[in-house]
Amino acid sequence: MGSFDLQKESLDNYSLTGRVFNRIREDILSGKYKQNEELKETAIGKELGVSRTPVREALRQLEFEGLVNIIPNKGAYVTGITEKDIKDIYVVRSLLEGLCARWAAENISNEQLEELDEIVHLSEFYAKKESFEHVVDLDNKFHEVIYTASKSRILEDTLTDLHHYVERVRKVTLAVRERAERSNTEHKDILEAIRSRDGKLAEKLANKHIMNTIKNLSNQKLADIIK
Amino acid sequence: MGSFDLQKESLDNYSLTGRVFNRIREDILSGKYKQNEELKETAIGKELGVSRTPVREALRQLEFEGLVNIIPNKGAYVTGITEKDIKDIYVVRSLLEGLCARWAAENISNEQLEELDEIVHLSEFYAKKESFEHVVDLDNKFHEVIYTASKSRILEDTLTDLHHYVERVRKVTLAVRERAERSNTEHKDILEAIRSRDGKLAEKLANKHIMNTIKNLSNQKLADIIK
DNA sequence: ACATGCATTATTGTATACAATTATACCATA
DNA sequence: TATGGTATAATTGTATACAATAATGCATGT
Repeated sequence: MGSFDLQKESLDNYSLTGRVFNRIREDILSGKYKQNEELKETAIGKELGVSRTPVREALRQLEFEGLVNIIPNKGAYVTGITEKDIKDIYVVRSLLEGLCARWAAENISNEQLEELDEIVHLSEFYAKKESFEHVVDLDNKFHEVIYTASKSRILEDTLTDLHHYVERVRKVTLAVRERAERSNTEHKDILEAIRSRDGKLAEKLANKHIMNTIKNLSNQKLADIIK
Repeated sequence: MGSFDLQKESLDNYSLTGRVFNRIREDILSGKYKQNEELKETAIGKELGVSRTPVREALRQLEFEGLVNIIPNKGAYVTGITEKDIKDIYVVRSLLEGLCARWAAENISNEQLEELDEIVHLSEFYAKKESFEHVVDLDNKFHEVIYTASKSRILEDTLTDLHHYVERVRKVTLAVRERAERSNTEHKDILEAIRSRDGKLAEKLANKHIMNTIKNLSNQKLADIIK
């Protein structure tokens, strides 16, 4: 317990609950906690050097993120994601990212366009260097900027949720150089459609972009991610 | 927004936190708490006869539902729903209810088809009697059955969230006899498309059905709901 | 009158204590 | 051995105590 004292970790998230939330979330997504594993408040609290209160609050929030399943008076369990769940998420995301790109084309600011430019260029660079953590990070950023640019809180929130949910998957899909580069080309196309304010095209391209991601993923790899 | 409310049951009746959650949620949706109003833990706890703990947990969860905005060390504030939010939700729902109807056409069981039959007939009856609480209730049920019939947990959870979000709106839209009857006709059409396993048609009809609801709503009424 | 600093108060953040519930282990009995 | 029951322990649920932070009010100086 002494080795990982949360109080001394990065101070970017100020409240303990927030830090505990991020930590548990990471541990689920990274696979440290397996599917259906029970998350006990005292154990986690002890490990992180905090009391049960922030752990409880974090678990309640994770339930709403869908990563944890709480059974009253029994416990909190890591929610399983099935292969079908992942495929469904990609179909839903495909529709919504399309809508989002369309709205972004209508509402994006010049600063945001520049931001996207930078992301795309950086991503190209890192993909060539096969520095895939950076690529994943930039992929996240690309989509997040578009979410914001859509100027729709509702759509942004919904998409952010779904996006988080498949973080595990994206780490794997983008860790192949060809896919990383292909993905970046698609990003570029979407960006250009948005820049030229062509909402319909942006929507179509975003639709395809998301579906390509999942198509690219073999069933074998999918199964590996799940279990 | 807290997306996948996997264990709605856990929030319903069993725990104090769940009841407090529902209560505050109701009070926000009913307009008892106004936009940007501060929700103080002690005050609410005193009013409901519970300690701060369940109130805190409920507020944290409401933040994930998007109804409350928590500023660390400051307080919890009611996040208003804007007119634009509502319109956006209907656009998003239109897309997703369409997808849902399509999947339902592929996966629905005979029992569920019968259930929908019953709902539609009952709803016709109550609309004529102008018993609009029943109509709203049956409208909810109709959509929920289709959500379940889609056999997609992801889609069901996402839609359920959005559905909850506009509860206020649906109460008003369906309280006009013509709209209630028209809505029911549309339900019937969707049901028949699903029954005949015509996914494409079901999708198109569901798309239109949702958009009709919002089109039918005057800006004046919308503004009234918000404030 | 206005701004500033300090003490006071209110409110949230975290830890702990106690109650309720559920899981476990052990013994008695057939 | 298998079954059932009861005591015990483990775990969650709720309340409360204490700490940290933010808001308020008042006195003071300019």
